[in-house]
Amino acid sequence: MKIATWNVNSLKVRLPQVLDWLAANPVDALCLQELKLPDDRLPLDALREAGYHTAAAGQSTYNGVAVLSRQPGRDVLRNIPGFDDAQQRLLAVTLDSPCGEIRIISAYCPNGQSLESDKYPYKLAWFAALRDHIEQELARYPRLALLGDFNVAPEDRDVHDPVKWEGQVLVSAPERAALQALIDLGLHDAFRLFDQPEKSFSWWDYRQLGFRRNAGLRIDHILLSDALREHCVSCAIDKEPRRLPQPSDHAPVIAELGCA
DNA sequence: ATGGTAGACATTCTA
Repeated sequence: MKIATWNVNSLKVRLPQVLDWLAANPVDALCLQELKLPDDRLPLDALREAGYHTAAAGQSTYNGVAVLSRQPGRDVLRNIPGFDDAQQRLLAVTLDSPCGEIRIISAYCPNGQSLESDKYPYKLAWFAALRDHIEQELARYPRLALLGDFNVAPEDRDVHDPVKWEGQVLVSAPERAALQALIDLGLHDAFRLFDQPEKSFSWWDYRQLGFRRNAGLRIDHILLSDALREHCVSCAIDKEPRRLPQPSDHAPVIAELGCA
């Protein structure tokens, strides 16, 4: 079973790339972020013709998350229960696999903008609410994968220039602590289960030739519960879509679970 | 210290 995550920065613009990518990478589930489309404008027909069911929490202009899957997802949950939020940032589905049912969750964590912004405390509050929610989800679904754009680079090796970025948003100690609190529930960064090239990143700023200079951050992650970690046989970032004309600023991340 | 690019919407906000 293969699962993946991709912040597409507008599904409207990136739909052809998503369809091409799925044809070349026929994963069982693809979590998407930054759809920037309301529910009634999602390209459900095109995705169905490509062989995928769509469960989504859409939103016009900003945010919006989805899980595309070969089999229809069930027990669809939108947003974080009890966390009052107009921004569509979380979507969970349950899928069947040979090792039992798996909870797949697509997350678009807040960016935070800067440490001085009012979006920064919102980001930390969102992470705290996510932590409490995932704790409950883990109790019900021991085989759980949380995939998405976390907008946090966990360690300095996930940052192209740690000195320049020190203390900045996406890297600051409170954000890293918030991500670690989530991981401390019993999750594992699938990417770091394996040897990886140095300077591996998943996001590069559109500005200042960020991709060409590999001036990036690793902020897109696949977090696996203990029960899934033992089945994970690979995890990689696919930089190819970032090389295309009119790319998303993020690259997909794929993990393979040996239970299928 | 500033602005650089991209997307959506409407000329500014978010990332």
